[in-house]
Amino acid sequence: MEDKKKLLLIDGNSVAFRAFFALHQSLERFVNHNGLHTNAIYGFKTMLDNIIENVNPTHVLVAFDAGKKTFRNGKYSDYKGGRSKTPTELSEQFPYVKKMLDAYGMKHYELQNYEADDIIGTLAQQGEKKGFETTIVTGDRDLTQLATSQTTVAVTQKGVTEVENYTPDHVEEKYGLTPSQIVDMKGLVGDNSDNYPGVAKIGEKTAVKLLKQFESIEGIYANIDDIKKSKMKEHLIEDKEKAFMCKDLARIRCDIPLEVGLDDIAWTGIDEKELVEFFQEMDFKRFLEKMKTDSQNDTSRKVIENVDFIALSQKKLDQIDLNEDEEISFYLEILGENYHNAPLVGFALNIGTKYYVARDTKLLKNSKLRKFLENENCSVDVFDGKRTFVGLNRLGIHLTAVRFDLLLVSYLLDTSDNSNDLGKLAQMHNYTQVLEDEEIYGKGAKLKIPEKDAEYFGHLCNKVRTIKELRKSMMQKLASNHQEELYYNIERPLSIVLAEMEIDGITVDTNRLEEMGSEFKERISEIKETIYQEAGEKFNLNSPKQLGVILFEKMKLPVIKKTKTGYSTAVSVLEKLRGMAPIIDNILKYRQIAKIQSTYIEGLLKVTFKKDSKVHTRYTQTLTSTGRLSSVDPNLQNIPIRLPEGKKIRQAFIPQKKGWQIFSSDYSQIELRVLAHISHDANMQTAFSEGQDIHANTAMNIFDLDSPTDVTSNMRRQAKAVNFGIVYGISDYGLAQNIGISRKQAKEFIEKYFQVFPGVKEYMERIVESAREKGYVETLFKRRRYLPDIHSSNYNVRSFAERTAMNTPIQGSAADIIKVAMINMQKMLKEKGLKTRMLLQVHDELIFESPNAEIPILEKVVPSVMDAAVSLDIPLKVESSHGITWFDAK
DNA sequence: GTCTTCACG
DNA sequence: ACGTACGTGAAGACC
Repeated sequence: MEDKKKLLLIDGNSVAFRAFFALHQSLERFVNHNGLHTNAIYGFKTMLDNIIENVNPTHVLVAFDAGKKTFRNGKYSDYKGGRSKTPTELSEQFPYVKKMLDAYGMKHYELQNYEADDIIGTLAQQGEKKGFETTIVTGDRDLTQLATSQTTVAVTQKGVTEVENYTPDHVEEKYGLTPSQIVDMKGLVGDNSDNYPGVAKIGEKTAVKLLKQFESIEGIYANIDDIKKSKMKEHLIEDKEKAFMCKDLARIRCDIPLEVGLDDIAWTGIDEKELVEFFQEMDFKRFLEKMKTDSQNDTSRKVIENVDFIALSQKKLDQIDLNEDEEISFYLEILGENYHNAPLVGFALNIGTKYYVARDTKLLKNSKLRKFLENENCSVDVFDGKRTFVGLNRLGIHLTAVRFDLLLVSYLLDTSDNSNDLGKLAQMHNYTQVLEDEEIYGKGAKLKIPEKDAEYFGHLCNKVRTIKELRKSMMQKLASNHQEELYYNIERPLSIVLAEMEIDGITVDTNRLEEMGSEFKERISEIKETIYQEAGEKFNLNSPKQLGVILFEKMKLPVIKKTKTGYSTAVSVLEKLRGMAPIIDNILKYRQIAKIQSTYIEGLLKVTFKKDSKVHTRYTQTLTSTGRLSSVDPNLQNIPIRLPEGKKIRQAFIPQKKGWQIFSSDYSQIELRVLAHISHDANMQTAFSEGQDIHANTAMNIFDLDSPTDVTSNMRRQAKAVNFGIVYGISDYGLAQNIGISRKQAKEFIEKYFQVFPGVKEYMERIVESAREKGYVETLFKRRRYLPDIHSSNYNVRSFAERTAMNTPIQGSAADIIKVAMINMQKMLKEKGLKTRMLLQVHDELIFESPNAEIPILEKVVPSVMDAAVSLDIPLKVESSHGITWFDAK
């Protein structure tokens, strides 16, 4: 028996709207890696799956509204007037909804001058004649007028998966009317959301009563004399024209000229490959997993096909013949984040069409393999060159000619894609033939290498294959972004420089740290005792929650600020409470010292390597969205300096040998100089070119002073804050908060600033505009940051993106510049054969250890190399210092 | 794991 | 009317 033909008609706009608002509270959780919101797409997808399962259609069409104006506007110009604009978070999703429908193999259609409703009505009518069983899916109850014995209208409920099915019986039940009377009711009642009025003072109840009696609007007016005198009758007479017009507006057209017919919309089924790609683009991980498990259950297909590989052993290695080849892909597996000490547990490499793999990394020392890694004529493609370099270095192997570094390139293409899992990144670049490490190795305490060779080796080879397969397309993207120079001349060489710095490490005087530790320990217990006495009880001082209770409930101090979870006890709050109770000062002191003790003394001791008494930080090169580095295990970029107690920690950072010193050079005001350069502000450039004190200069300008001698220290402090604010993408609120002035005053400062530095103002406007146009901002060296939020309808979200647009080119260009300086510096040290080692980078500062004899050389060379890193409209300025510890290099 | 706080540029 | 300075990492509490 032939199956019944089933037609599914979907009101695309209305379902997308419903889906969007149903998932509106989780809007920000549904964002893909490109910043696209995906909640409506997600909801739409859920609805589709649901309806496919329930209806099992043979023919499908999704209808969309074509534009704002339709023939209805010709009849009534205010039709759908006054509607608020569709949020951009939704409108940006429509093209992707359509893309998804393509992957589902479903036709979608829109027609100028008509609404989706009319397309649906017309096709439903055609289906009726041809004996289709039709389902219409919509969020709009108006479509219930189309219900017949053959056509059901499924109206989405709260969410999008639950629907209410309107058959003629159900319409009757719900409204007391037949489907065809729905338009009469709308004519009488009007429609707020479509903005047409109906008859004054007639609501649903009255309308139903009238229609029960007179059938239709025509019937009502034909028998208007039978209605007894009443206000209602007056309104009916008064609004007669409106009633007919509104009915006409409400009536869905079932005979419009369509370019598609039922034959064109036969459903051919889902294109799985296309859908997988689409879900990857959307980051719909769960759907992908579901598809994967579904297809695994369906044994006919597997998502990942493993390659054939040769498992290496010493013996095997002796037997096989490896030809010299000019390019290989290589992956070294290190089990754990910290590649300085985590176990080296395996490797895989691809040469030509062959894959080799082993658990024993010592095999790499064999000259047959070693020659690939250490030969400068053999290019090696890797994932995370720095990690690989350090790992190989532990085997005594010197990785020489990295060509493609997947991790690094991926980061440059989009600095917000900052995962460091190969599987995850591969997915983002639409390559699916490799799993995430977590799926193979597990995580946390359960982290371990699979015992089965097939599984483990397969995974390692898949990684190598991924590197091999993704190289071309990613390098092409890099080229089309004009980022090749950034990659070849900056990031790739930098990764090696960083590796060398990490491997060198910096020596820690653990005795000094322990000494300070016991001093601080005593002070901490003294202060603790005092606080407990002042509070009248013991409590956990480290708990903001418990402290809050003591301060704001027991001691009844005024609440300045609240956090999500309770009272804020942050420094800014405590400072306002100062003087109200002696306990406050003690708490502040306690906090200060406890921080030093736990983070910098105990924390640092924990990560100091016993064998060399050094800390080997890891610089994260692919994390920050601006291009800066970050430093972990330990973080050496936030060692205390501002307060004297904390600064002492720096006494524990010492050179590796007696007779050596710590040497430090930093860029002075590099971010403001970068701003002066990219904004071309004449006033600001002059200040720098003439070597003026920039903060004092700003003070003179915004306070209208004639002479530098008129600048008080307070004015300079405030001007400095304004300068910082400018760099951050200023707001009056933020500035006011920072220097404790009124918002109004802050606003005046900013206005005055822009008046005297008009170039800066223009830059700020220009960069935001450009971010809106292009969707991203760039640094001097074409590092790119995408800012999709710049189009957000949410003020806060949008404002944040705007500030980011202003800040990123400044912060990021400064980061570019010091990176260039580091590469040149390392090169210089090697060329000159100096013993000096470059050890640390702290954003605008480079720190070296150096034999005493080389200090005079560094004093000349380092500033000149840093100066020359880039040529700006204005000079850069570098200041240097040195001493026997980091503390003394001031 | 998330939140709060605080260290740095 | 809204409600925020830009970029990070680590520790401890709490769930």
